[in-house]
Amino acid sequence: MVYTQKIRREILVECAYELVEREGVEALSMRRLAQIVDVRASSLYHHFPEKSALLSAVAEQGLFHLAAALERASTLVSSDPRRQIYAMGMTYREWGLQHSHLYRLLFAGTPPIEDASSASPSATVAPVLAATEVLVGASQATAAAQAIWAFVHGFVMLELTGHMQQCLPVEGFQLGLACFVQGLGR
Amino acid sequence: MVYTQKIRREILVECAYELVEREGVEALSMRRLAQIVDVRASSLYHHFPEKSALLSAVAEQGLFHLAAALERASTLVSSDPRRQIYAMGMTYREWGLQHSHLYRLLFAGTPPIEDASSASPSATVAPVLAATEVLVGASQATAAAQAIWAFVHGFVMLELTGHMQQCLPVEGFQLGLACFVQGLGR
DNA sequence: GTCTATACCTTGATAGAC
DNA sequence: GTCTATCAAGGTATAGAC
Repeated sequence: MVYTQKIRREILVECAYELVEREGVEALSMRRLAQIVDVRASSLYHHFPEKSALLSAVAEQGLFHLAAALERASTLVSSDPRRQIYAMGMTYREWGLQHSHLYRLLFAGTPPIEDASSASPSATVAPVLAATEVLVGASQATAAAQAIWAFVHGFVMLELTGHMQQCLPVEGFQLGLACFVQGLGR
Repeated sequence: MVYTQKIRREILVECAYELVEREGVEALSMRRLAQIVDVRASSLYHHFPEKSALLSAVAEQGLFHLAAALERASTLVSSDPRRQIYAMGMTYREWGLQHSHLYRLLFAGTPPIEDASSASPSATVAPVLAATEVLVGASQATAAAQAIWAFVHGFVMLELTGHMQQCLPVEGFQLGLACFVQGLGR
């Protein structure tokens, strides 16, 4: 056989990941990615049925990294759930701001596939759920985790979309986080 | 002159608004809109320099309606800032869920133009800011409003993107709102 | 099985005629 | 102001070379 394999799926995802992180989703076209790995655009369809599948793969990678960062932040501090929540919140925001293009992709548009296999959106919140369970008990743990996630996510999104130019956003972030940490502990 | 005026800017915005609300942003193409108002696509560019300008106009309309709903909710209840915040939070979420396509447009991508003229994102939070000012004082009012806005916005976004299938989201929403209303009152 | 060549269709946008 | 014509990108399907 003459046509040996020039590209592998993982390579494609990796290149797409870097491109999105650097220049944003709009910059990622099938032709552009193909050019980077030196093949024709149509060849990509032998590895991904459609563009959205590629984007999903990229998003999954991003979720994996984000979840890892949260895990790390949670285990670094003491086992006090309040400190853990605070640490995870700060880390979450940092990650989102530093990987702005990627973060937007993670939560823009794509309905979560909830694939049981690897990184899923709910896996991202798992460490938060663990902390809230200790703090407020199993019955309210999910609701508490949802609330905290919503706050942190919303804050990052508003910052990324430029809706928080006024004063220092950090203050509002820490204030909100404090409200949860205190308010949830009865 | 042969070609008389067939369309007005406001009509275009109105039609685009309805189309977005019904079928989402993806459904709005210049050709599609042109067809609706019975004109050629290129003619639209005499009313909007580019598509994004049209989308901005639509978003501005949406912000205006959302802000009006919040104002209404705030004045309907007593002058207790806690009740006002709670009422506005519930109303905000309702509006977002009911106008999902529109809501996504409001906060997706577009950097806010902060036009001093009419409806701007900060005008949306104005009634919230008024309530927090009474509750926590002027020095912390902005931070508190930011935090509340972030929570509500984040919650709606997570619901709209399908990241909250598990159990009843309402519980988490009310729990979070309660945290703020109580936590901010010292 | 993998990649190339090619073509189709939709879309945003522009130029110039009336 | 609106028209026609036209362009450049981009997603995608298909046929075929090796």
